[in-house]
Amino acid sequence: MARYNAKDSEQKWQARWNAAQSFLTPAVSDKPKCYVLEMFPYPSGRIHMGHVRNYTMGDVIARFRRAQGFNVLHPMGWDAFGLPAENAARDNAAAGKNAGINPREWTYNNINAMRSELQALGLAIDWTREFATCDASYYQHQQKLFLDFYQDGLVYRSEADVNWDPVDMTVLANEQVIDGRGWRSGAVVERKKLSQWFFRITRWSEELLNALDTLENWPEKVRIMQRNWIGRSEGLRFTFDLSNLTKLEVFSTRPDTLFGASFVAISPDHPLTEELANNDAKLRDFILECRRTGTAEAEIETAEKLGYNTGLTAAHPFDPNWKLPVYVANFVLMGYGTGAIFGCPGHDQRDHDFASKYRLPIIPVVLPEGEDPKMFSVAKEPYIGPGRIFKSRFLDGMEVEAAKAEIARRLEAEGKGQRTVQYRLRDWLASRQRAWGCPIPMIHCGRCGVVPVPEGDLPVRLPDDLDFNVKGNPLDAHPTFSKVKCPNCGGDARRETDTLDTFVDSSWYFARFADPTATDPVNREAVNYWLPVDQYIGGIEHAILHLLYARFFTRGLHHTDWTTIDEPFAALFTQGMVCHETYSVPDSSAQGSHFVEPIDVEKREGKAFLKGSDTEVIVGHSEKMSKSKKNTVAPMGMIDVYGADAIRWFMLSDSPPERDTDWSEQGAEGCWRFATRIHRLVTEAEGLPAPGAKIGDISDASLELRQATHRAIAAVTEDLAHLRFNRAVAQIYTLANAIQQNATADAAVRREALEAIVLLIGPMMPHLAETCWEALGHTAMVVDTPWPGFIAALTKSETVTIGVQVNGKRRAEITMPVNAPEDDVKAEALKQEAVIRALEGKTPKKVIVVPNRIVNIVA
RNA sequence: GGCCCCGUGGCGGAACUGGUAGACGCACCGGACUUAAAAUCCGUAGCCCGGAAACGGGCGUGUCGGUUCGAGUCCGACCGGGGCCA
Repeated sequence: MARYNAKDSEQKWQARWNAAQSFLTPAVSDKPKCYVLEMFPYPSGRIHMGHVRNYTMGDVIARFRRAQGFNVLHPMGWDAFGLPAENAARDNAAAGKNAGINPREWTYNNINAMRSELQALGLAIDWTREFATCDASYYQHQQKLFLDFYQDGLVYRSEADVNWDPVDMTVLANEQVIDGRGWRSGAVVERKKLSQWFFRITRWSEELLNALDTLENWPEKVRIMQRNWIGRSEGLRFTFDLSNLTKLEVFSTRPDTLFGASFVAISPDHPLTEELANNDAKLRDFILECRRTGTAEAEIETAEKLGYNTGLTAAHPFDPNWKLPVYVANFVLMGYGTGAIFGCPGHDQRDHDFASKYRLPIIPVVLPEGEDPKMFSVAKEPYIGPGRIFKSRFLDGMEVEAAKAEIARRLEAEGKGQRTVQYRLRDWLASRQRAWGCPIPMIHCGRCGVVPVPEGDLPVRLPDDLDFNVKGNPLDAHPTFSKVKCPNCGGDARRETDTLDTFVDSSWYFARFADPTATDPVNREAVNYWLPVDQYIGGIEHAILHLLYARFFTRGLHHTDWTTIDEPFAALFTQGMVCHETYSVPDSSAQGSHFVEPIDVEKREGKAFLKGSDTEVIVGHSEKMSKSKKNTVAPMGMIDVYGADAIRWFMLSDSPPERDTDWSEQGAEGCWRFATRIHRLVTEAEGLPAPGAKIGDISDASLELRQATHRAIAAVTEDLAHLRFNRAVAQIYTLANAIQQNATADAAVRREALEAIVLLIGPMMPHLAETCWEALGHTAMVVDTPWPGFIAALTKSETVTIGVQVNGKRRAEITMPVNAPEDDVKAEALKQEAVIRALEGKTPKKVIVVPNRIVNIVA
């Protein structure tokens, strides 16, 4: 028999599925629906192993659910706007190369290349639904949604602090600022106020937080991350009277520590700061110094605490004679609360740092249980935990929570304060000074102000003839794009040249897949049928932003009457990364070595060398595959060698899917061997009856194989339903071993086992399964064959092996009928030679029998 | 600093609600087939001690303690690794 030829087989079945339109999702169906979606890829040019892992998992679920009789939607598209395309165009322009390579061409070329790579994996995808977010036929609907959201007040324009790169003349995202410099230009980034477009995500802070509790099929980790990100805190706003006769409103989540206050601090961006700075050059310098640190919270937090004493004082709300100094402090954020705080160094880390530095009093006012009020000190460390309030007049003796309530009650009664709920979540700054993104459909008119583009004029198309050899946004430099008449007054006006953050594109693509041909943004009927996504799969790196934005956007769609649901993803699975060893060779460079690719490395005698040379290679830790570490392995090369099925199988084996996995060629080799082994088991089986043969009276060997078969079906079904691919793989290996060890079983039983194993591998190694299914004499394809059922009675055995312990140590094991009477089990256990030896003549005090599991003899 | 997750053979990992730790795979080793190799098949294998062997004994899931007849699993403290937030 010829060895399994993966290449021929994979091409053959891909063509057959294609011809039969096997994965086309019907518009209507009476089957239950199942929407399986993996996060769509950015078209970078080539697929990588991370894609293979992600899309294989989704494919297994899609094929499995399909076989189980679900109407499955499993689409694919492209997250196609974004910087890399623009950078490629810019690099080409700078190199004087082909100015014609624009982002569009670059992107669609990449899409074409990646589509055929994904297709080589044999994914069960309905390709008729494919779209790219840079298709005008997609982004025109996004523009319509933007206008709907604007109408609804979910979109607004406001001034914001941004990271401004003065060389590239563009706004940078926080993660694009490295050590205070633009990642591309290397210029020192400035904080600048610019008018920007925002989504009002904070309208639903509370809903987005509360609904997390309903997302039971999301990883707890992701829900916690979102909860922290939204950052709800309850606190009190109240006012201090200042020595300059004005009032200052502060926000605090710990008003119970008010009698431990030793200073008041305001943000460098606080209006009062600005006012004071008018007559204070030193303060102006201080503000500039503060602005040099970035806008990210983490940066501000880790930066050294700096303060500037304004000379003003604030009167304590409960003691007009108690004056607190007022500082401008770099760690107070204008965007949080009121931009002003009171500092209680005894019970807050930042306040403690600050007070220590500026030698302000540090007074404890919360006493932990069991501490002596006379001895308790917070001079070295603030105390954050629970306790009773002391040294605080009317609060003395209260628990923290009670004291918070009491302070709030008193200040509210005096009209000086108000309880408020505060969120860390900020509105979503969505405008980008970039050319390769969805144009924001707005017009600026000198007379009418901001005017939406009339719906009839959509889409606002990106021009093809952009010049990337300019600084800043090429849309600004374009000769005609921004020149437009005001839809309102007909006068000359300027088109908005900012484009939307690409996170907007991915915030509703899953809804568009329900009917990508819809003339509206979404087809309401289709979207209400298909959504929510039943299983969403992607990387943990999107745990916060993408998933939060998508949740917001879905609420927006509901609010603007496009859907009736609020949560887009009923179940979420976050898969781990694909890692690989790194290889480096010492050299005379500043780093002392350079990375080399796995393909240039060979291993002999337990060491690694550059291929075909005696140059030894240093083998480093396994790390996430990345171009910079040169530890990537190209999937297509591996598919060439081992076939798509073996690579898919490898991605599912061994490591639990949520954990990182290591790529190894030996592992892939093993998977390929297993593929050929299955093929051999099927094609070399002799004397099999025709398909559909009945199983009559059978021998013991046959019973053993039947049981193995039905146990495997039960276990794999259960494991796949819970995305435990690695366990399903192990079950299938076990069945393969059983088939091999019971080659003398009755032919009909062997057929049953072989058919089962072929159907079970169907979702994971679909091409091999088809080849084997055909070899077994079937005319229908596996993709059209229902998932196998199992006979529950055959998954159970008649006898069970029970361990026997003496004083908790295993001494023997006995084989008993299932559910044997306790006395029989006890008697059998006590008869064991090893048990008698271990008892050393002592009489058992107690014998614990756990049915079918264990006997423990206590002596 | 806070919150969360993880720690099991040479390696990836199994072990359902506390009940025979190490399934399954990778690598290694021994054997069969072969002129030979590849491929394939069969087999051993946590560690230590005793024994020629059959076998017997001890130790063992990061460390230390606790709960329990019984702990990889539950509780506490610590050590190490990772993630998120600061």
